[in-house]
Amino acid sequence: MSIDEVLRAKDFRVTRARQLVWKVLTRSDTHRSASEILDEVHELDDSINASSVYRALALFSDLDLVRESHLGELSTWETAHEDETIHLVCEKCHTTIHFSTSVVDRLRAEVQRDTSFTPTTIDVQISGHCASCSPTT
Amino acid sequence: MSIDEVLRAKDFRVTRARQLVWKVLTRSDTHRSASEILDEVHELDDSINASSVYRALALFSDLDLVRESHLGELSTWETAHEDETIHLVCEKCHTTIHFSTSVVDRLRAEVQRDTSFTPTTIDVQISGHCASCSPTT
DNA sequence: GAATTATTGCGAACGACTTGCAGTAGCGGA
DNA sequence: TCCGCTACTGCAAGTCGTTCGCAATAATTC
Repeated sequence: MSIDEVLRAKDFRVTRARQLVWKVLTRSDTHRSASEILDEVHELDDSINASSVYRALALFSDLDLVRESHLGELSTWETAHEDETIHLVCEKCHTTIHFSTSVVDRLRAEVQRDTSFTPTTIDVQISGHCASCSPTT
Repeated sequence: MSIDEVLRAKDFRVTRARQLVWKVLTRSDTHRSASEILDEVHELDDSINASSVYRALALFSDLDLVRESHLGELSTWETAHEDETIHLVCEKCHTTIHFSTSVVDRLRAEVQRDTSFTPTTIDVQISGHCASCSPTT
């Protein structure tokens, strides 16, 4: 189902701003801050206003089409994914690598077993150095 | 070693702003945003300026006395602790429970084994419901 | 193609944080 | 105990990312 169809199905209008924001979000699966998304949208059409980009992101987030993370100094956005995909963020170049692991499930089970807390979402961020920013180089 | 001694040992001056910020940070082990810390400092002495609070937090962070997390919408601060202590944040009452687990070590090992990424710090936040905010009540 | 109204663009406002600078107050030496 | 040096503070202005109100615009319905 295309973004146009999703929007129409929910009685939202299909607009250029929303289409372009979606295009930028889906053309790669990396995290991007709102201003990076804005820059990429402007490369495609610089008549799109910043507020429209923010509003499109907020709408997509309401519709659970994107996930907003507060893992760095800024919020970052990406298309929705499961908890089991966690983030490896390079401290030097800020590249974010996705990493899938069953450890998150184990962690959820452990919390449920050992505490009276009921987890819903689990966010993990690992900071460190990616291969090309290794501290030895 | 008191905060006064730590500061003096590193050739920083012992000032009222730094003492009060430290007092607030250490009097409970919950996460607090900078503005919550500011409010609590102001309860003790409202002549302390906001910039001094920010500067104190930045200094403590440089000295590794506090840990800054970017896991929520705002940065939060708390006294330094190990990666193995993770955070259970209630979605209703925002209480933060600390939970120790070896799962984090396992995660670190897994990343090191399976990727070319070198982790330094691992932050985990679990959102959900605490016992007194259980959805069934 | 016209009417309806959701959405946009604009500019102003906001909140969190930072900065430059002049004045203040820790601290070390006399 | 006072003095001088300068790290630190308070203030006010500035920055940055984001939000808001509102009039204009354009996506949809008929």
